[in-house]
Amino acid sequence: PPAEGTPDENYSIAIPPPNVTGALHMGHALNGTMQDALARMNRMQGHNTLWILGTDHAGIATQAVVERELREDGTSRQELGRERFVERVWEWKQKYGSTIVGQYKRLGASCDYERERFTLDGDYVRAVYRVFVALYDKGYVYRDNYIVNWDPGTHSAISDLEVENREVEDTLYLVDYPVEGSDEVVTVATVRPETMLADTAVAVHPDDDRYRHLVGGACTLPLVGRRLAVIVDEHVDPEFGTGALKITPGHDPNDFEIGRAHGLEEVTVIGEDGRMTEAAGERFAGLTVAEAHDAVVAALEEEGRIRDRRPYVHSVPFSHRSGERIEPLISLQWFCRMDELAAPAIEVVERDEVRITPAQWKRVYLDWMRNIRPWCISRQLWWGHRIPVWYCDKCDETYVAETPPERCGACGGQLRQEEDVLDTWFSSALWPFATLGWPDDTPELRAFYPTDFLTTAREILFLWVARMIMMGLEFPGQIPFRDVYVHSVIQAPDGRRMSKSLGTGIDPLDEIEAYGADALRFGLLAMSSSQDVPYSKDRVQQGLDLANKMWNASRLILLNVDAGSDSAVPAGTARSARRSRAFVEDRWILSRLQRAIEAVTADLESYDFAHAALELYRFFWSEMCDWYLEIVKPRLYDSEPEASATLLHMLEQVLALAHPMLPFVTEEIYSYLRDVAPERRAGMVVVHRFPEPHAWLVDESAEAEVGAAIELTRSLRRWRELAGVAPRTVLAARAQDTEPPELVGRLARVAFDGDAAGAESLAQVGPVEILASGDIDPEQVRHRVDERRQALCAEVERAQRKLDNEGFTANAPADVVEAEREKLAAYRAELEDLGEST
RNA sequence: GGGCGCGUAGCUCAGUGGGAGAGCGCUCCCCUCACACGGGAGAGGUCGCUGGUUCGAGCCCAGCCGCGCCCACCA
Repeated sequence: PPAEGTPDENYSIAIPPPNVTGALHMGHALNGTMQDALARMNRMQGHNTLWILGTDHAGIATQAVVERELREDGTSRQELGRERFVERVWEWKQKYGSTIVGQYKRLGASCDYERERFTLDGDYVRAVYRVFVALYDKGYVYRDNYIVNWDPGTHSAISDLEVENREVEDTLYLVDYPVEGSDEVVTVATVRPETMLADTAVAVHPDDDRYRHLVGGACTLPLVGRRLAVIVDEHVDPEFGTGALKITPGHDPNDFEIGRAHGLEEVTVIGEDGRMTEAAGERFAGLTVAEAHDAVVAALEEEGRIRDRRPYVHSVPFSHRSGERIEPLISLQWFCRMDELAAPAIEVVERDEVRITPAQWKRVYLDWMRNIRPWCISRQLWWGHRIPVWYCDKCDETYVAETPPERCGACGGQLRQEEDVLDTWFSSALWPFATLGWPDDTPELRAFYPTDFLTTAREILFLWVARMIMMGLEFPGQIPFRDVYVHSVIQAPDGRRMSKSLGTGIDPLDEIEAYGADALRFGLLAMSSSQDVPYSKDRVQQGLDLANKMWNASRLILLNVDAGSDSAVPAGTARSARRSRAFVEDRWILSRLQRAIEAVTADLESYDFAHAALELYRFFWSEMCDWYLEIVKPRLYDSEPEASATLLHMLEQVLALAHPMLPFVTEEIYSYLRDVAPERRAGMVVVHRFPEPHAWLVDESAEAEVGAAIELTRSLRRWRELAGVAPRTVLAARAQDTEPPELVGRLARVAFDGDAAGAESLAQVGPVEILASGDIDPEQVRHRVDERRQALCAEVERAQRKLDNEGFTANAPADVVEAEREKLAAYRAELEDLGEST
């Protein structure tokens, strides 16, 4: 699309960039379908529409894939060295990185494929560096020794959000620490005895009388002999264990906080390689954590320090990336302070400038943002945005800049760039504006930022969405999008998570192969909801059925229509069209169409995709096909011009209405429709005007009249079943007062012929009197009618009781009472009718 | 520990105060000239449980039972 107009007039979506390593999964398929439905609708509504496409370099994931390849080749990234490794990843990216883009095409996603973005493109890197430097200059970004979630699997620090807590069965050891200068011991509880080697204090609660006499004194750390001060701290829970807490600032996040508060020494006994360090002492240095665990227990056992051991279930952090148990370590990392960035991002959501749907996620977002903590943004990886910080070889000088000077300004020394790269989410946070050319003031940015819509899985609400809002406000200075829609998670059919490792995944491409892209799209929209839903092949089948039905209905219309009448009769949307239409069924279906257009549009605009899909299905199948097409057939076969004109108009409107959800079949059918009258229908549906409901085509009296005919037809069919009359048998009947429409006779297979004047009357169905004829068993009819009469009596009694209740008549709204009276009257009328037949 | 959500027909789900709906499945009938990926007619729910509010509750309130998710530093 041209970069013209304003963001208010235009419509834009930035796709949640899939990982370059990724293949399309159900989440993408659902997410992509929703975005595409909105993009297509808005495009058809005449908005200049941009759907930005691109991929994410996905630091850890991509590095892992290439490292696996290297391992298969018998080498490693270390052997290759950084530069060649990064080259190798780029090669991999060029070769496989766009797989998923092709898969989006198969889904029918109408993205801007001409402008595919990548988070490591030159311009994008420039944006990332600009942001990092700016945040550093503001003092938000800093480097510090701090306890981080160390992932031994990826050999990198990871952020709090990439940690997943799991319930684990462990052993809780109660260990005696001798009190200095007495025979007493203090017993502490731990599930990780190996970390005791790094203990630097013992803490108790300030109000705990049991330990009051020890406060200010010290214990001796078994195996090590270090002197541990006994301190008080509010964080200690006197109820847990013995009420005495060993403090290990180097290997426990809580203890770290306590340690910093009390100025305790920070001892590190576990290294980044997951092995015990020199500081663990000769006996343990070099052991793995697991080995050290056993060795420490054995040693304590030997000294008689273990008082007790108990089975203990607790939650333990694991890496979301590698699946390995997180090792909390003190490490020199880059952090970003979030409080200042969060404040305006809280406000825009509070004020609904960024709307979050469904609404309950607004509070979840706000709660998290109000308690936001510093973000560890450095990663010990090679694939990613290498942090734009340079250190001097010779002096302490540090340069934080988009481009560094040649040499150190202070001493002329060589500069060496920071080894770490940025958390992938740091760059993703800039996605909605970096893809539009920021930091330059580009036409694209002016035309399409802020974007309109973002759909996301709730698991990345904090990881990504919140950060985009913060960065959008901080840098371009505007919200990144107006609406955030948190979609449901499609689970495996059995309700478990869809996952590769569980073998529960269903590949959307297989489903497209089996059912077609339109069917999958329809199915996903129809099954989506605000809550998680199991994947349902039945819904996808329903989509296939709908596409098939459209195809067949179109065949009926296009093969029988009189093309000339298309232009001879006023189009359906013309104001004159309603008056000029002689047939009530035409006015009826046009009227029903207006309501369907209104409903589908409103559903899509409020992101109620399931209802949009199901309403389209209902209208097209039940009203258009089951009733209108059946009603209009004889006129169609007779080449009656208004039938043709109405059908062509209906088809055109329905195709346009359905197109955002079912792009392929509608485009295909439209190409045939276009051939019927090329002078009136140029182009493709994708750029067709999206249908708008017209008040002047809503015709209540036509709706009432055809509605009554439909009801009568159904009543007659029901009576036929009741009486056990074969479907092909034409019932003899007489219309009592009013002349029923020809169409009721045809649809219900009833012949209103005067010849039957002398025949016995069998039943009264509405205004129609059914007459005896040779094919009907009167005994069976009587029996079934008796049953119906009993049911009606019960209804009459119920309604009567309700209306006799003064509480009801006095307090219920008048129209409700009136409706009840009408119902009662209807039951009585039917009962009376039945009475005549026996 | 806190928060959010869910429990409605055999299955998957709609339904936020006036006599329970859809799709699939099931039963019966029909290959009627667009479609058997079809058409017609049906059966099938004490709306998790217990109280409460109301003339009236699937819907509002309280409590309970069961399930799921998110957040959280009790070793």
